[in-house]
Amino acid sequence: MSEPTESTDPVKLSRFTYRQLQGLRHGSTATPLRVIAHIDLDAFYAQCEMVRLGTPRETPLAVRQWDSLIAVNYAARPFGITRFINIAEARRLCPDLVLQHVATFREGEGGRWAYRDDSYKKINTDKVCLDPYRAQSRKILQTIKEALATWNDDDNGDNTQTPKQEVTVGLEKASIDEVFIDLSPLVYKALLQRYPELRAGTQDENRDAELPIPPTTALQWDRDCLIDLDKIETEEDDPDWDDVGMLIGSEIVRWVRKAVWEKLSYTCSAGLARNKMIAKLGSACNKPNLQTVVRNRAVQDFLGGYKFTQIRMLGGKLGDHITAAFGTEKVSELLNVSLEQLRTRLDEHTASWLYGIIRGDDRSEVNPRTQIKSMLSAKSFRPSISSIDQAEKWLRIFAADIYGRLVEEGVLENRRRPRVITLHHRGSQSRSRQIPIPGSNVINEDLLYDLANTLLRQVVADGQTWPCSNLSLSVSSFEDGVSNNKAIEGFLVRGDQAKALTRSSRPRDTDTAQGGHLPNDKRRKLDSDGARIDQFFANPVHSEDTETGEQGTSQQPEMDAEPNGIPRFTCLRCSKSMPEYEKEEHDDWHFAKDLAIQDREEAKVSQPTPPTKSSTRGATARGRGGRGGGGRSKTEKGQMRLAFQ
DNA sequence: TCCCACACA
DNA sequence: GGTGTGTGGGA
Repeated sequence: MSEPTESTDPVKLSRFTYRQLQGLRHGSTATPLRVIAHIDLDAFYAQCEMVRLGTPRETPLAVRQWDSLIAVNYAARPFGITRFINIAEARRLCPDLVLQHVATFREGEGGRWAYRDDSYKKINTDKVCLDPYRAQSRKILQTIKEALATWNDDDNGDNTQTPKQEVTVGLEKASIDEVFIDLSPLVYKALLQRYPELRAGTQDENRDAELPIPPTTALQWDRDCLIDLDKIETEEDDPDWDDVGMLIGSEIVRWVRKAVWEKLSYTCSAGLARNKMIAKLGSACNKPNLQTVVRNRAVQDFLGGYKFTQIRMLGGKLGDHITAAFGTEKVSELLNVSLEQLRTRLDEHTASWLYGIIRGDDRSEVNPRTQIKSMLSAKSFRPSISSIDQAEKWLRIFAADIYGRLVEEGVLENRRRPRVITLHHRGSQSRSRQIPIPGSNVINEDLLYDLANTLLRQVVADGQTWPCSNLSLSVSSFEDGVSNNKAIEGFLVRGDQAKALTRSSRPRDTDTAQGGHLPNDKRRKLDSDGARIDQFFANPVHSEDTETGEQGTSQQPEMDAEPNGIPRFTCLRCSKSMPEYEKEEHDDWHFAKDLAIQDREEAKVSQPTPPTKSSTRGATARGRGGRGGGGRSKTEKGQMRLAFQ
């Protein structure tokens, strides 16, 4: 499956095939029709404070941390305020600047954080608290999910049976203020609703046939910022399905941004493109509060204008190394370097990854991740501290901080708990120590403190402890609690039956089990449960790839009828029973599923994964071995899907 | 498993 | 720069 070729048919056809269209449906990362969005909150911490304080948007505001700025809103930027100037400089540049210090914990006040007028003076007894921003981040994520679930909701087209958006959308929380969304399944659905001509011709023998050309000759891009087409392209050319898909994606993102603004008063910027790398570059192009579309026909010129050090993963040492090796930072110049030449200075893996990435080829998955994997509480000391006593005071605060966040995460209800606690120490050298958190104990603040203290003694015993310039405590290796495992097992009873079902028709009760009438707080927790169940499904044992192996079990192909007389059909491959009118769509789903698996296999061959640190010569050490250890095998990349109702 | 380096916001 | 997150390698 190489680049789509121009048709020589006298009847004008699309550059794209039915196979590529179907690829949209279940996460093929190879299809050129894929639509990925990157959404980025504008000056996030500053907006949080503006919302909290009710500050008008035109008022310049910056978030302060000790004597530095950590966020500057857009109203303050014309004054020359940046994150790299100090408070005095900021006041000089903009006397009316609202300077809000971050919330802090304070020595002797336990886990209670607060916004305090004097925290900037208390760098020696206060510790920064980012909880308010985490809380806002969660609300925004929830709003985004809800908006995605309701987009196009009342537009059922010809299918009156699906009142809700039962489409699975991959949503990756990339940081506290950024998400990636794989809009492909939603776009697919909308394409079929709006262009009935796409519904035909999905039979197996036709899948490499070209699609018909879209019926429109000019797309209405509304208020989107469009990246200019490559020089060899022209706007006079009729749009193809990739352009139409982007336009639909753009509608969805506008809907999502509108919801975030109307419900929570946050503005965000977004990028839309064929993959994560380009979408991310795109979202930064027009800030604040705008969305940018990078069409496939615009990618080459768009990327050519960048330094490759601005591309994800190339911002650090690897980027520096490449710059030194080839004497340029420009993508446009690196394009002239052949793969063979890249290989002379980079290991095989990195070379082929780089070769693809600067040509816009990024097949990385939108990896549905909402669960926290670790929690860290840290403090830098200026000046350094030099005694156990001082260190212990900070351990108290760290323990209180982390405990509070664990409660949010559900330790009290035994939903999740960390298994490991780690103390990092930076003095003349940098060192860290970790120990297991005993599973027998109930986790509370004192337990965390005692464990931290044990670690501190170990670090001190190692010597060279003082002076210490940085200390941090973290918990990690979260495991699901007993009560939650029950929930999973309960689900799996149904899940086993449902395993091979289309994800667009999951059993009702698994959806409604997450309830719609709970307070926000509870509801969020339950949502995480849903995500975890899906991660369980992502376990190789239950993965798509093994699914097709089940065809041999219990098949009774037949049409039967329900009491109400609507004829029913039972699928040969997965035993699902459904109304007969859903048969075609269901067959189509299996077809798409097979294609997705096939695509993934192809992608594994053709798309190098991102480079790793010391990819010394053919290492690839971990290749196959990981399965045996520790029960929790790593989920296959890209098989996790977050379904939300 | 433990510890470290790296990348990013 | 400070405070968090996440990933992966090597011993």
